[in-house]
Amino acid sequence: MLDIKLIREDPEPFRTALARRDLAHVVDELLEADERRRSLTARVDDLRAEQNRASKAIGRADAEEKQALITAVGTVSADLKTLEPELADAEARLTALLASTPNLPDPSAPDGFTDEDAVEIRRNHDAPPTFDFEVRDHASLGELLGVLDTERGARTSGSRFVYLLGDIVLLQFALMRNAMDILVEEGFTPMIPPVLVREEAMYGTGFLPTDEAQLYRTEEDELYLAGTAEVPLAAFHMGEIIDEADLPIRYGGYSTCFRREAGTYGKDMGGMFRVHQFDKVEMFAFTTPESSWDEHERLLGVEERVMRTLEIPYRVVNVAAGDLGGSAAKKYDIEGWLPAQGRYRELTSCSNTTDYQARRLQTRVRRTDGSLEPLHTLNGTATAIGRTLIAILENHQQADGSVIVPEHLWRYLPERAHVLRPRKAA
RNA sequence: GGGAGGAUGGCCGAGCGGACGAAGGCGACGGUCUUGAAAACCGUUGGUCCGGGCGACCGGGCCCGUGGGUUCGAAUCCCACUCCUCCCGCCA
Repeated sequence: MLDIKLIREDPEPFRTALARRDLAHVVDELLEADERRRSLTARVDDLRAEQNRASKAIGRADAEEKQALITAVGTVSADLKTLEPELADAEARLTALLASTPNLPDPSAPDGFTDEDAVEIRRNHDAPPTFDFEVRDHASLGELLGVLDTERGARTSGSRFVYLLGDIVLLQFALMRNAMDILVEEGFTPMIPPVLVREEAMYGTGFLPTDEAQLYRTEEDELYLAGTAEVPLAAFHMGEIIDEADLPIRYGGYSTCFRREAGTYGKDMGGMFRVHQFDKVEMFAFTTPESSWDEHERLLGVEERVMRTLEIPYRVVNVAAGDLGGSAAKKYDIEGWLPAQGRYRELTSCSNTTDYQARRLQTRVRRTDGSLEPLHTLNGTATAIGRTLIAILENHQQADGSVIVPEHLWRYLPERAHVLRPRKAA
């Protein structure tokens, strides 16, 4: 949620910033709705003030004066009855407009509207690794190793659902534990949040009203299935006031994530690159406004630390302004090299949502001088299980189809599972 | 599934038609005392919207879960809804 007062005072920066999302025109719509609300507010407030003065006088008046005074205030009450609905309507319109307006992209987010426009920041390797045999993609590796069953997943639940079975399940737990251990070391409080959430939590994090089509909803109880732990982690402090001295607050949340993936028909079919359900360890941070940009770099650093333990070649990209999610002012993606696809694909992402979510969630910081303001929130992926498994399978595959699990994870695995081996000879 | 309570400021909690933005307590902040701290005592301490001023501020509106209603006037009365807690039943 943007601050309408700031827009009113100086709309130009908002126009410029929203133009990068191709939404410069909403600034004028917002100003118009705000103007209507303010002029109605002024009229209604004056009438109410008059009514209040009259009521006080009536309370003090003698019995015989009373009736005359009550009659006199009648026109004021009547005017209010017609104007109040108009004001309510004007307020609702402004609120709806604000709710569907995304955050301002930060100047350091590059121009552009698609993932092609993202700007590479760095890589952790010189060149993508080469193989002296023909690489298999993760789906055929999964089948060969007997650890991935998409056919039965489809039979049980439909396309984009998978069964994981055998040692890859232990590998998943190892990945989760690895991510969580690193987060605890970095000062995050581990959390297992609810994954079914109320509408307010979805609204507060900015997924509603705009991303409704991507959300699963339960029919009977009007709860939404969270597409990321970001939602319940952000909502943890919904409506709260947090002392400046308690910031930053950092949570590491483990949850299953549910995504409808509407409109992606035909994209990334097969395997488990894009599935409706996957597990993830997510970072979430609450900070003061002035320290969120440092925190953003810090979260990215934690993501890279996790990535290094997995020995996956990756690059960091700065996502284009027009390609950002609605809440984000800036987003870094870590893209892992997938040898079978011959390109980098998103494994994690890390956003600074500045005060956008905090204003919606009404999570504020009490400054040391006693003042209140929305704080800043950030989120980032520590490990998204499905895609990380893919990157491990593809990057650590051997000529015979076996996969050597990164050594750092061995501590979490029985020796047998340090190497995943084909069930039959390749 | 059945039943009973409840929702008030940063927190706890009183108030059940005009004197209530709201007692009291806790917390926080400032002060007295003290070598320092604690204790004690004194004082200060809500949010939000609109307008005015460069500004410490000033004027007004709204806010006692949400929405409606009654009334000249509602935290208080009426209706609907939401949420929370407890008890019984069932169940992991």
